[in-house]
Amino acid sequence: MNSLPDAADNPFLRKLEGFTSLPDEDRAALLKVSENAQAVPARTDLIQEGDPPAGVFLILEGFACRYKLRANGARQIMAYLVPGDACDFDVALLEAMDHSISTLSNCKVVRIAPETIQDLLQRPAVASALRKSTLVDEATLREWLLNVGRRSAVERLAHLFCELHLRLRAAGRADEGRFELPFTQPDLADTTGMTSVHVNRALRELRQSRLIELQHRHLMILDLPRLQQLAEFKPGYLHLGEQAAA
Amino acid sequence: MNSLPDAADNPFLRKLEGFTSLPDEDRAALLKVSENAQAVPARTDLIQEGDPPAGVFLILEGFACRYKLRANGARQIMAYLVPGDACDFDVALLEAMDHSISTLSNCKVVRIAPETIQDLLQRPAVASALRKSTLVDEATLREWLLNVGRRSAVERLAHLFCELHLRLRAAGRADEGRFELPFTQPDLADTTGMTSVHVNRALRELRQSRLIELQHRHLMILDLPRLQQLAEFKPGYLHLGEQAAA
DNA sequence: CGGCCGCTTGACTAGTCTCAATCAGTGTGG
DNA sequence: CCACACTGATTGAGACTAGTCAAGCGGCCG
Repeated sequence: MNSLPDAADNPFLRKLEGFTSLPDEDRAALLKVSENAQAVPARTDLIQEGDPPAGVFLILEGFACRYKLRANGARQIMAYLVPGDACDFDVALLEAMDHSISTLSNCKVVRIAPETIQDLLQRPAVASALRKSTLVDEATLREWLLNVGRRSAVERLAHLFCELHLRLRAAGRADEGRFELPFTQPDLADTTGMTSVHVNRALRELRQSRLIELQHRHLMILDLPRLQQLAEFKPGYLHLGEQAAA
Repeated sequence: MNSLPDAADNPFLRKLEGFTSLPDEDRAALLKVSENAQAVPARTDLIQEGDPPAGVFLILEGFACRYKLRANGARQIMAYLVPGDACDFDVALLEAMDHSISTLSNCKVVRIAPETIQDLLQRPAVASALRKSTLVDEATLREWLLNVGRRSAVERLAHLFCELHLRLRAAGRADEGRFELPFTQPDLADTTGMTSVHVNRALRELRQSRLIELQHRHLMILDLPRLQQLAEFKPGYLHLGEQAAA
């Protein structure tokens, strides 16, 4: 399918090609970007609220998140960054980060330098795909707000798992409804606006309903149709196009 | 300050100039866009989830919102559009809307045609301001998620009012802590992930604490410092720069 | 080996929702 | 112009979801 080596394994390229077909030279440029990957251990801040933006972070392996802390220590996770995801390419327009970004698991991360960002944005196909990606990030944020605001505890987790399933499958990181899920229950709680105790009970309910299995940091969806129905999951907001079928 | 007539009254121009200074011809182009405003009555959908994007909607007067409905009729409002706000200029990249947009009050709305969008995006200063605006929209969405996920009922409303106060002041629609707030309590409930009954009780608490007054569809903030402290409101995410002071 | 963190469960509490009733305001049709 | 209907605001009572506190257990790291 791809004329360049490694292309099939590069989640960033894979993601952008899901939005727009790219000329070979754009593909090459994107692959080149991924060369300087660095290993970052779990639970490490890549950048903190208040810092000036430091280029763009691109996740090649592992899970990261955007989050904010309250003065009382409460944390809200506002987005997951899975392989292929990056922060917005326009962040440099702002003077200070309004949230922090942290790894949740061990990651391979690229920090894209401002010059490289400019180069990529001058490629029309890449720029278009990145703008589309921004729209999807925003749509996902809206869906999370609906999730926390208007769904019950069990529904929230079910919806989150449905979303992760699709996103990770699109990134080539899931098969047959099974994927790595290295989040702790406190992580899930801070994502869904609950306490870890209540996450634990809601997970038990999902397990006992034979909808999922969760062990050894891996999630297995046992009955996807029923899980989607429970969560009222409609994948349109991810704008994955025909990928969403299957 | 402005060399063009009406410029001070045009909230869209005012908003973009808050982000970036614009050459006169860009200002003229933006003012021209605002000429075709249409009156839209309250509670009218401008576009619905599933529809193909129909240009860009720009609000010149009144309040609109983005929202989604669940099958059981529950509604979650994901953003307010106040005078000067528009939907993302890149929406046309997507095939279908993933949410609906509706007026909350009587509005003056412009629907910007695709050709005009292209013209505006080719002006570097305007394009830059619009990208910054998109970043702020996303940051606001994240703050709302924190609000619903990790703040109590009273804190949520207090935070919402602090945000609206700044946004409306930046749009020239608030003075001395007083501004029009034509939302019903069910509207506020669907914004903050509560029921209208509970909104009512939380509002009473804010009133009894002498923090706000809310009557005749107008909100008066009686003690802004205390309200901000209660809400733990930090305006950085709105990226209003020096405007945020005062 | 010790300590910390995460997972799990139970008992109790608190915040929020549901149901219900009343009242006010607004718009409509006769 | 008035009667009626509908929606929103307000309040109370009771139910239920989710949070808090606490304890025991197991795994991982220094």
